[in-house]
Amino acid sequence: MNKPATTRDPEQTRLRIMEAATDLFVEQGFSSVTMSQLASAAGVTKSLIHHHFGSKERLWEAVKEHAFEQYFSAQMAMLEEAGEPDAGLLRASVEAYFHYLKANPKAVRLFAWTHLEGDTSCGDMDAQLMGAGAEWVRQAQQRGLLRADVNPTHIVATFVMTCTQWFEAKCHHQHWPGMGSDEAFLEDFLKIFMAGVAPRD
Amino acid sequence: MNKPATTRDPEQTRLRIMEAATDLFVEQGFSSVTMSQLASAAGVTKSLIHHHFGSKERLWEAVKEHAFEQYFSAQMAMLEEAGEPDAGLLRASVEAYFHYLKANPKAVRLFAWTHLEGDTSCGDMDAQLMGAGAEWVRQAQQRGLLRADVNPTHIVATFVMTCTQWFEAKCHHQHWPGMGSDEAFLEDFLKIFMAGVAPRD
DNA sequence: AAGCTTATTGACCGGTCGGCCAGTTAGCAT
DNA sequence: ATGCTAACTGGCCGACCGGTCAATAAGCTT
Repeated sequence: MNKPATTRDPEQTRLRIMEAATDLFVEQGFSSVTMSQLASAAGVTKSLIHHHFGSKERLWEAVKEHAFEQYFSAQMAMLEEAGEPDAGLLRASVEAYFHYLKANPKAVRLFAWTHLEGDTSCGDMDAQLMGAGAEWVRQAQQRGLLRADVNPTHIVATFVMTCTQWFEAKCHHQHWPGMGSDEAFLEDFLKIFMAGVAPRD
Repeated sequence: MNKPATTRDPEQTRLRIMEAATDLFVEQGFSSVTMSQLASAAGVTKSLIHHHFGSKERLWEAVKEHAFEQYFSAQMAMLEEAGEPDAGLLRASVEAYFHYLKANPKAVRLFAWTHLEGDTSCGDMDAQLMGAGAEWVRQAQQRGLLRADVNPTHIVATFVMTCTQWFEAKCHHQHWPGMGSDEAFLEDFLKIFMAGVAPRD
């Protein structure tokens, strides 16, 4: 049943290349990474990368696709386990999203690169996630748990974008005077956000 | 007094190179732009770019520095004309910042590139701006115009990051289902944000 | 008019880029 | 054992990279 200790293992090789490529692309972006870098980081020859992926561009696409799938399934799982709409659960969702990003800095940087590229290949998956999130908020609005005079999509977008930018621009604002830790910021943001989406008196 | 119509004008040349470089770097990032591209876009030879800027890296730094100075002085002017703390003025500041970013998409993309680079060269200017903004909020808190149980820096950061991400990731979320226009989003964000930072009952 | 400075050019450089290809070798089916 | 397929290698390629340099020419000073 268990794989024999063969000297060749194409799947394992593909995986090693993907992993090395993910690290390099996430760190430096697509164009400044070279095939030689990729090859030596993965411990294989350039030719072998071409054999498995065809070209540098297609390797980059494979890396992005894989990362998006990971992100998508993780978020979908979080959405499904969130259960019935409830004001407390919105808070929990924001916290969960924030901590997911904190635990997955590679995903954050990958998103940032794709934003700049104008890549829209993950559009379908993202639209699906956002649609589900907005629907969840809409139900909470109908039950009077959240204010109903704002677009549900905008509610989700607000917290998603704030969390995303917090980690994407970390290097930029981490030295701002008075800026707190991740947890301190999250706590303050939640105070503002939860009070902001609470039903109007 | 007026400049003669000379065939040579080094300052004008420098400017043309800077403008072409800004457009290309903003669009494609540093590493995927080539000197040949820059030269033909600016209508000069590669050698002339080296003559005026020394290297590709130093041209990139000049472009960033210039953009940061523009941004910094524009923001400082906005802060100074904001005047005395007031809840209505916070709303106006958010709107002004949002519309500044909307009117300066190049600056937005430049920030995004520098975030990914981990560039912190604009740290001092940014810290100064953020310090002034946070001080402004702190005074409003002391006067009871804003809730005082959140870090003033976090209040400023929240709206700055939301506005920034709205434009940085536009290509990403503009196709999300239910997402409104710039103005519709800004209006909803302001509803949430202003209610969120209002003094507690 | 002469001379100096410097903006500007075009030819050129070594190095490296992504990619290709012929050849080798490991695993597997028969 | 014998082929066959595909993983894998090393060497090579033309293109292009950022950068240099000697030569030219425009504008300024005197």
